[in-house]
Order: sequence, then C-alpha cells, then structure tokens
Amino acid sequence: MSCETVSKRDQILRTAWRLFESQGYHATGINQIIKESGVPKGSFYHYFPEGKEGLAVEAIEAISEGISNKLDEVCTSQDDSVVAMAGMIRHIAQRLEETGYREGGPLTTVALETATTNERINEACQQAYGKLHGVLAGHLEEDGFTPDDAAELSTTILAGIEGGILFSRTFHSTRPMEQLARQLEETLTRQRNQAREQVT
Amino acid sequence: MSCETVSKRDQILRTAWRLFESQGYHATGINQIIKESGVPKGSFYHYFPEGKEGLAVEAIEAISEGISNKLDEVCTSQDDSVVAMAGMIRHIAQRLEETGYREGGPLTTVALETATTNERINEACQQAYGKLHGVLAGHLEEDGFTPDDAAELSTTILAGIEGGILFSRTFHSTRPMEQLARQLEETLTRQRNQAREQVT
DNA sequence: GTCTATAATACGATAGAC
DNA sequence: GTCTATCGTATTATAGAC
Repeated sequence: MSCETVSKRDQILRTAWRLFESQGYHATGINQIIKESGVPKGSFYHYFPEGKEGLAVEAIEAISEGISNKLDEVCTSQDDSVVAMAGMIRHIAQRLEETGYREGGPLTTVALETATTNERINEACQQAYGKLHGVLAGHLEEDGFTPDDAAELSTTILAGIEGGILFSRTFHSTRPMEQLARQLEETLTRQRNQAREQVT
Repeated sequence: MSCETVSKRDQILRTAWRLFESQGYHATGINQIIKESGVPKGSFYHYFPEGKEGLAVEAIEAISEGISNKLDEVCTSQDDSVVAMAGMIRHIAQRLEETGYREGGPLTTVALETATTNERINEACQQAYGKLHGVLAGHLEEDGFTPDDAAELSTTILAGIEGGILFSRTFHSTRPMEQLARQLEETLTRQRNQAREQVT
C-alpha cells in the first residue's frame, strides 16, 4: 500500500519537523521520532535509508516549500508588501506564543547547529533561506524598491525576523517580535517613499 | 595548588566555550571537552560537580561578561554610538570569517537549543542578552534617543545582529553582516537625527 | 513491506585507587 | 586533589523473522 489518508512516511516527516523545530537537530533522537509518530524502527529505515541526516534534509525541503508559499501568499494578498511583512512577523509571534515558544522558527536552530558541521543539511538550509530571500525580494521590487535595495533589504528583514525569533524564544515573550514588526513597518515605509520619490 | 598561569578550570571553561559556540550544546560531549582541554575526566567532575549543565551556565556567564564589556568599550571609544554599532558588526563578521564561520556568535546556537528545554541554561542566556541589551540601550540614550526608543531599538539591533550571524554562518559569507551594518548605519542615523530635531 | 530484537558505540556520570 | 576504569543508559543503525 503506497497510499493512505496520511502516509506513514509523511507522518514521520511531520513529527521530525516538529521535533527539530522545537528541540533542534542533535537533541532529537530517532527513537523519539519513531515513538511519537507511532512507526516501528524498521519502517523508519525502510522509508529513510539514509537515516537521520536524510530525514532532516527532506524535512527542511518540505518546510522550505511550505514557508516560501506562505510568505508569497501573504505578500500577494496584501498590495502593500511592507504591511504584509509586519503581518507575517505578528503571525509568527502568535504561533510562538501558542506553542509555548517551542514552534515558530522551523529552520533557525537546525541551521545554526549544522552550519559548519554537516554539509548536506547546511546546503538544504542555504536553499531554503535562498528561496525565502528570493520571494521577499521579488515582492519588494514590485513594491517600488530597486533590485539592489530589495535584495539587501530582504537580507536585513529576514535577519531581523530570525533574531526576533531567537529573542522571543529565549525570553518567552512576543515583545521582541512585536517591536520588530513596528520598527520595520516604520523604517521600510519611509525608505520606500524615499525610493519612489527618486524615481519620479 | 589552586593557582597556575592558566588554571585547569579556566582551560576547561575556555574549551567548552569554543565548542559550544561552534557546535552547539547537544553536539558537544564531555568526552570531547576533556580530550581537547587535556584534562582527565575525574578532574572535570571535581571542578564541575554539576556536570555539563553547570559548565554551560558558567561558560555563558563568562561569555556574557566578556561581550558586554567589549560592547561597552567599543561604544565608549566612539562618540557616535551608531558608528560604533556598525564597527561592532563588522568586527563580528571578521571573526566569523577568520574562524571558518565557526566562531563569532557565542550564545546564538546554545540559546536556541535550550530556550524551552533547559531552564537553567535558558536563564543564563536571558541574563546574558539582558545585559547586552542594557549596555546598548544606555549608549543609545546618551546619544540622543529617548529611553523608550533606545530600548526598542536595542532589541531590533541585537535581533538583526543575531540573525545576521545566522545567515553569515549558514552561507559562509560576511555579506549578510556587511549589508546589515550598512542598513543599520543608514537607518539609525536618520532616526536619531529625527529624534534630536523633535527635542529642539 | 512490516516489524522486533539486537548490535555497536557514545553518552553523562561515578566509584574508588592513589 | 588527581586520575583511571567502569557503570548504566542513551544513541544510530542493522539483521533477520514474518
């Protein structure tokens, strides 16, 4: 049977994703993943013959797809990409709060843990963040920023968000994310208006 | 003998600090720490009866002291705190590059790994980041920002730096940190000038 | 394809000789 | 105070029955 309502493979992937997000890569063991997903160990290695590392790479790719689509969706539904960004940040803050500050930054911890210690996972993280950066920069361009400014701003914005996630998780508070949203909204709006003036 | 040129205790602390910084908390084992610091296992548990967790807390406290002093020093030596911040960011970028993107964000990874899974270490991280935030906010106030603005800006700046460290480490490039420095310099200078105008 | 039992190894921590 | 040998218990991964 290669198909069910939710395949066992997806069940493993989902559980792993959640655990990597809340605990990090090294603190999450295969035993915990199979226990919480209710899948026997043998099946796990049948679906993921490359073990924990292969699982992590696939989980990151799935996460990447999900959050890039989400970001694109939010930015498209709002004609003002700056307002959309602030909304996105507040949305993450809400998710952080709801989960007891365990979930809300799906890649942050794993990316840092593996940046210089696991080449395959690091590559997956680079692709994931690269994709996010591309989506955001694209929307900023559509919104009046020059390509160079949009690219540089995207980096700064994403860095702010990742750092905000770090602080909100560390202090168990949505405040850092809220302050970030307000600051970005203010700064970016001014910066964009300036950019638009130069064009006309 | 409780005193040498560099006590064994400090040697352990230093090695642990470096390994936690580059690999994270969970990926760093006691065995590796004692091996690289050249201290027998028995001695380790003599000096750190609370084991790995106690060691981490002490390492974070030592790190906190070091980077807060460094930040204070840099901000004091420069009469313009905004320029000082940009210099600080470029200094971190240089250290990241020199160490192959292994060192440069001493707390970032550990803080995320333990945010919701280890209360003692999380508290140590809160204190460390709180101290940094206080130092930075103080200098921004001296530099013309209102207390409220200074506090909120400090959060945003530190978040940007932590996120910048994440991206520079992930992409093995100083570019994210360089872009961040430029953006902050520009944005903060404008914001400060506006704040000063409102006073007069 | 599915699952259990187990291998091989590493972990943090300790006991006890010196 | 200093160090070695070792204890349980984790870990990832596999072998082999069904």
